[in-house]
Amino acid sequence: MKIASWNVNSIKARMPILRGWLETVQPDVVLLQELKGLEFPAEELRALGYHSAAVTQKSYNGVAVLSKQPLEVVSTTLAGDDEDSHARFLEVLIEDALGAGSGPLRVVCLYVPNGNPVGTEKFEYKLRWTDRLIEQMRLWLAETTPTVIGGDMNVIPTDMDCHKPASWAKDALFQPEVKARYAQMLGMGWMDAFRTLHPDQGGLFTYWDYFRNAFETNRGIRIDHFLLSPALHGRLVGCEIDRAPRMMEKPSDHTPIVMELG
DNA sequence: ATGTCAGTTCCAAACTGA
Repeated sequence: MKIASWNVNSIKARMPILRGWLETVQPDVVLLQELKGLEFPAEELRALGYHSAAVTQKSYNGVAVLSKQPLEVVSTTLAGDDEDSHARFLEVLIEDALGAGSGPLRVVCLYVPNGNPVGTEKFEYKLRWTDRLIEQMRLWLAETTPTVIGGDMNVIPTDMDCHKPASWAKDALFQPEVKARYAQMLGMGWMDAFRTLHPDQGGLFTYWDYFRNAFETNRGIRIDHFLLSPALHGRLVGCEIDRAPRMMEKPSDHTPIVMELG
């Protein structure tokens, strides 16, 4: 089965590209981030063959999961802070996603806070949010349900994941505290699907600034990730970044990452 | 500081967020 993740930077603005991409690529499951509005085109996506669940808010954030098979929403909020109202988290179950009799697959769609600028409340929120996520990831590992976590994690894991480390040194996505938390997730047993299959290939990114011809000159960063629980490590068949949607008219600043599980 | 795009708002130039 094919599962993709894409920060669309407004579902409304990206629907023309998303529609064509779904028809061409035909992923079984799609995780979307940065919907940027209360409206969600569930009926239009249903007509394209996808069930969906979405968590939206006005103007900002917003996450959704699309699935060719029916999905069951488990949670629309990340545990650990009742005051947190951002639409950044969606946990669903998809029955038999890995084939008949395979049981439920847990799919978690994330839009981790950006955290810029460093030294502000926004950065503190990013760290606290990530710590809450790590606690939840610990609980998932203690259960038997195989789990895929995917989304815009807003972390550049290593120097290899950006065109030029020096130019990201002051950015929230590249701070030691942020990279350490991502490394902690890997240390707990979560597998970075893309990096596992491409262990020493630099220059492979999922995001490029809109300005200064960043895409054309490949000055980008790898911040959209898939993490696999141990039960799924042996099922990882492929994981690629699809640059095609970033080359189209009116693109998102992110492009999809597509993973194959067997 | 700059660059660009999307959403929002005293409806349209200026803001916020990324």
